[in-house]
Amino acid sequence: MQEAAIITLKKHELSVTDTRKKILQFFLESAGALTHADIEQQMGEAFDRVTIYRTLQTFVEKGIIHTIPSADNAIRYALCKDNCAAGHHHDDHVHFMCDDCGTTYCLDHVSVPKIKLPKGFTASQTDLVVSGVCYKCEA
Amino acid sequence: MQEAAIITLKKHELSVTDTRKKILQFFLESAGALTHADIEQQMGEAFDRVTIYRTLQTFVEKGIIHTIPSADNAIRYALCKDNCAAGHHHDDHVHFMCDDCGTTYCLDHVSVPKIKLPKGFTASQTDLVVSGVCYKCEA
DNA sequence: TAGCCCTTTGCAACAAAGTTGCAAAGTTTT
DNA sequence: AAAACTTTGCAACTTTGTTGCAAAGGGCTA
Repeated sequence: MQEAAIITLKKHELSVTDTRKKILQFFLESAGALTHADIEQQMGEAFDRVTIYRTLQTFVEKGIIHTIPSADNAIRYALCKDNCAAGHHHDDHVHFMCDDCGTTYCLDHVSVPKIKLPKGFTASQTDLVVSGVCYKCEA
Repeated sequence: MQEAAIITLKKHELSVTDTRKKILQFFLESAGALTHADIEQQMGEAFDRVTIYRTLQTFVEKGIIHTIPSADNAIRYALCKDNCAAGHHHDDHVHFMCDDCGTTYCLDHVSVPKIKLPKGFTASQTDLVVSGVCYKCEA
């Protein structure tokens, strides 16, 4: 059976390379979101830093992963659901960051409420990040 | 009449220095949120980069400004309302980032809805950032 | 307002994060 | 299997953020 990573890459019209397979695989195996640093550490010396930057960029462009905003200056990436096409992200779910263990979850079943904006403002995207304690760290 | 900046600094138990006055003044005059880079550019050669970092850090700790999460790796800072005490931020309002002009607004009158989380998750803070087109850039 | 004490600033040096151009290696297509 | 194209790794560089320390500045008291 073909690996899931390969299928995903082909579906998004990307050539299948070692770097892309490994990085995508890492996302598939991780519960939460990953930062560039997470990936760099995990991969060890396997890949060049630059390659990781470029791979993540490509994945975002092609709609394989999406970014999660945060206030700590570390961009987090997480796998998109299937309805994300290239250039058109539809990640209208809530994200949760655990203050304790640092894991970032995509709460796929918690959707973002519609926000009523003041006159003149038009929304194109809404990002909602909740932080607190996750089910694993709960005392 | 005393400048507003000086009053604010004193209220937050900070000694009044030139750097702090100028940076706070810049916040008071700006409609939206500012990044470190904005301030560095605006201030020109006037202050050392390090001083700006430290001043922003101090302001956040003392509850004068708060950070706004974003996905583009540039922390934004905005003035807190009066009910933010040192170490206790109460910025439960929505933020809006204009895709066009880049301005970040604090929508003080739009409050963040309560989110129902899955079992085991406990929220301590909720950040909601809407992006789109602001009233100034509306065609 | 002079002098003491404590805080803040600027400098220098460093560490980390991100970018760019280009030649070599790898993929895809025919 | 070779041509055409894409991706990777390297090197060099820019930007962003951090730390320690001596000098300068602010606040308080007499």
